[in-house]
Amino acid sequence: MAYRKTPAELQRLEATRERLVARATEVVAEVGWAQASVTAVADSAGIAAGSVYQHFPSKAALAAEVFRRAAGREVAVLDEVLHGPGTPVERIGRGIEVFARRALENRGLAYALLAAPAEPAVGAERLEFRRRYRALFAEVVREGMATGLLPDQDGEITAAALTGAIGEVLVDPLGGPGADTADGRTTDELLAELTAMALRCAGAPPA
Amino acid sequence: MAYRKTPAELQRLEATRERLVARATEVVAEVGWAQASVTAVADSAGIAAGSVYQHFPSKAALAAEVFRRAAGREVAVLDEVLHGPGTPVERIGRGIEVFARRALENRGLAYALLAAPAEPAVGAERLEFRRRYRALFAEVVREGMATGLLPDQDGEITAAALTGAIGEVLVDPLGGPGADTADGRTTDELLAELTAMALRCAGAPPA
DNA sequence: GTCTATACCTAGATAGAC
DNA sequence: GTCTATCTAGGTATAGAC
Repeated sequence: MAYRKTPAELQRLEATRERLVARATEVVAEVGWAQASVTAVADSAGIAAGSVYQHFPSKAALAAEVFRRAAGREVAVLDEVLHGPGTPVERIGRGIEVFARRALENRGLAYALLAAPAEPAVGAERLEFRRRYRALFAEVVREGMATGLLPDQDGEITAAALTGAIGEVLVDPLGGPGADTADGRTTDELLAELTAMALRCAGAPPA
Repeated sequence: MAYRKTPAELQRLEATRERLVARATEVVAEVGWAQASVTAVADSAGIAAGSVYQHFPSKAALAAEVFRRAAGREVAVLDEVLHGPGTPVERIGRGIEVFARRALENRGLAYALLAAPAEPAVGAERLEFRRRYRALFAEVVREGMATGLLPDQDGEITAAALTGAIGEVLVDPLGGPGADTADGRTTDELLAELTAMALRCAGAPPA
């Protein structure tokens, strides 16, 4: 009996866990949290339902991990764009566009992260990540006020409005069929309107 | 055997049904959809769990009715304000303020209507009512554009942003304890910032 | 029409063989 | 470590007495 697991063992264990998270993410993106039962997820990952509990203490823990991973990627992307080059106003516009475009490219996952009914553990994570989105936007809004590009305002409120607006605008297209947005509008037109609205919302003068 | 129920019988039956809906609404506002089991709701209404099925064919049907009643009241109030006196810009401001104030006055219910995890039947109703809110705001935004008070824009997008923004701004205060908003801010200050943001969002020139 | 009691189902979690 | 089989809890819905 070895006192500790061999590196190969650890690696295989870790690989299984990673595959489990990855496949669970796909299942959630496809059928939503409610339908993503332990059995369905385990089947998708090619292991037995019981084996899930070798990697996570509960379904809620797995769900929370799935959410954190996926949402974390979006926060990282948004963070990079909002801290990139350009004026605060330009960065806000690009941040909205990148965020929305990514959501439209992976609608199922975006809907799961933004709006889909979920168990309390996931709901708590969602609130936390919405706070992070808000904090990122709020920072840039305040930067814009400091440099005189944006009028005086409550950065937190504006940031909340931006994240809420993105979510609301996207949810309908997200919920709809597969093709383009609800009506005949193209994705690019939708994004253009969305960024224009966001800049108005922050009080940036029209282009 | 009577061929039809007497008026008194009908009235008592209707009264029980109404009480059931009313108490179910309270339960949902207090503990959320997930915890509002048939048993809990029936207990609150003072009837047995099985008797619920004399009034509604399923739990989902009862939940949908609860949602429709409550959300319908909010739509009616918003509709009245948005079609009331004043310029389109003034009406948008008042609409936001009334909507938000009512939500803050009945936080539990507002959270249930706007954001709380819910079964699919309720989720569908929620989407439908969000569309109605949007349609109301969109109409006034277009009116504002027609009268030259608001710049050219996609009314639907702006309306979606307004409803999303309200929801996002309110959810945090709604989720929190009971007192005032998250930080030391008073309700009135929050409402003032919210309406200011909404008017910027629609492109109304600053006061 | 309402109650009590219960059937039944779903889904999370566990036990023990391999 | 993973599987199969099973246990259990919670909750919807139904049956039959009153």
